Amino acid sequence: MTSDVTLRQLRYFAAAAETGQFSMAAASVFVSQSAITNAVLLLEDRLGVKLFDRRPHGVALTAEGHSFYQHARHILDSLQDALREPRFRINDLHGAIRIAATYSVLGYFLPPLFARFRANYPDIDFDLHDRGRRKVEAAVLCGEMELGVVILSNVDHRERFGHHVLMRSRRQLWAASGHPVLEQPYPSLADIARQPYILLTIDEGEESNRRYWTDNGLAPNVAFRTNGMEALRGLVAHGFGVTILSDMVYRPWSLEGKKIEARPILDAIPHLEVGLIWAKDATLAAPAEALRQFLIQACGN
Amino acid sequence: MTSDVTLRQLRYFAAAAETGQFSMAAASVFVSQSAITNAVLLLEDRLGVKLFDRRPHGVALTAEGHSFYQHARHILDSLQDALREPRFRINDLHGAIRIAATYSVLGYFLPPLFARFRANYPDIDFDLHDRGRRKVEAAVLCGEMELGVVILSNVDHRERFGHHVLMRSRRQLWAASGHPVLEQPYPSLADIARQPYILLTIDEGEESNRRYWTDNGLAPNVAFRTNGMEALRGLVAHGFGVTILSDMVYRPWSLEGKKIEARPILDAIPHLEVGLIWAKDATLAAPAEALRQFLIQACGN
DNA sequence: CTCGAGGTATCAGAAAAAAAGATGACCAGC
DNA sequence: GCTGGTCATCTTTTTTTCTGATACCTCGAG
Repeated sequence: MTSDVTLRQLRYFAAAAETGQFSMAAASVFVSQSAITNAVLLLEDRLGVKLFDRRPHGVALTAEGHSFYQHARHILDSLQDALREPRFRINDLHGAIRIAATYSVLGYFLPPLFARFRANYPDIDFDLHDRGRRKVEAAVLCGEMELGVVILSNVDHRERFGHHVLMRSRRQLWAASGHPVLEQPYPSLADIARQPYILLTIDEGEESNRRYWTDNGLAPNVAFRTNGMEALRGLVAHGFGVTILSDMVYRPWSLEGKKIEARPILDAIPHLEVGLIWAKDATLAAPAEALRQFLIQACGN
Repeated sequence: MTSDVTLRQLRYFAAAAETGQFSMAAASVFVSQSAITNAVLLLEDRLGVKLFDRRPHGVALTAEGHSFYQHARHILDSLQDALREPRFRINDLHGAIRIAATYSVLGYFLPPLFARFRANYPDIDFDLHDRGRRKVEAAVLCGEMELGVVILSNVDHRERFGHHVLMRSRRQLWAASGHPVLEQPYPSLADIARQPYILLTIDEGEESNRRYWTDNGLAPNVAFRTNGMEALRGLVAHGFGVTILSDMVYRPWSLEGKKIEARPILDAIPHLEVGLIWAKDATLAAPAEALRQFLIQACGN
């Protein structure tokens, strides 16, 4: 009858969700574009809901698609954990890891990874600090912290550290659904410059923002500044302005019919890079080394 | 290279783990026995560990197999949850469910199910009570509790209730690894009667025990009684005696090289049945009804 | 307005994966 | 020994999945 869902379908769907294009997803998992299309169509058929809105330059997750993506991601991660475990029975490591991360990374990226790490190494504790990027860098360089997780694209002279990119996250336009800027289906930076802009000030949002605006010879029309994610979501959802943020911090938002939509931007905006840094020539203690390897592997696909 | 793990393999593996026989697993998922064999061999190859010990009358999970089974079960459950969600967007139910369960059911069976239910219906609270079976029955009959979860095989006149079997769990012999009773690879009740027996007294263990012993015209040689699962595990692992318990409460146990092994028993021992009961002619409030349907579906495979 | 460059959907044939079914080897109990 | 059960192995058949060509859509440039 309705044939069973396969892991392959979930993998392809996740790739599509992450890249925002079936064709790019196909490249990222080394199959043809029609294989992706097929897998997604089968899933949509099986679930009875549309997972993506098809748009001229790619696809965008629907609300149901976003929810299903969370599930799919969880399943794929669980599988990865299941496959990792039987080999290494060295999960009797114990001790503490001194690690520092910047605010948004700690808030949006690390917790699920830490939970998974804990399941594998229950006796390792975290000595965890959240700080600004410069302080994280300094603490890692001087040895106070063994590892740091930061927005690598903000780090200058990253070659001062041992480093590894854990995740790239696309930056998109966020606007209230129905907002006029969404009428032209492929908004450019120039379009966005005309709108009131809400600037997130945590984790050097101002600096990275300035970087891609000035690269394009434009400037945003900043109406509000905030360092609160939730405040920002509320402002955007109610149409007080738009913003550009990475998928990492995107959550569907809705209250009383207000919704936030995310759209790719015509101009080339650099992706956000989250990465791990450590002191270049120090050897890490075993627990920290285990975490380093775990993070690199867990983010590997 | 090493081909990817598929959900099908996990399903077949789980079926094998649950039935203890490839051929029976094959029947339970309506495929041929060689399909099961193949799936398990592929998994073992991919993981690099043996998942089952092959025994003359079936298979038994190895320690690694048991661990992998937990993961597999989790993945399959997660998938089930992922597939359930998109349909019903009525998860805005709220209120409380008055539910009672017996001790072992509450300790070993319900928590993961409740966690999954909560993920779907975050605004439903549990008003949860643990009691002996008779008190659960009485509370359900008089309407104090909406639902009860009990060991159904202990309930007489189950037709007094609306009821549904949620799970059947095989009863096996537990003994310390290396225990002499394990030398004959298919121990019978008569063999077990010769060994010191440890009797678990929670949830009418004595009664259900007596039932299958007397059915076979035998009696166990009871050396200890305890109502503590952990105490029982310790006693068994250290060779103070053996016991017969259901897979539901089995956990691999090891400390200082002591281990517990579980073995099928030659004689026919009735399976443990965990089931849901509710007042026959009352209509359930919406939250309780949602839980009832959820439990029935979640235990459906 | 037309065209080209990007996207996704569809289709038929080729390739790969999985299932079945027959067979063999093994073990326990009679 | 024989018998009835197990799982493993093999070959053939069936099903699923992939590919590659093509159709079709939308956008933006000339």
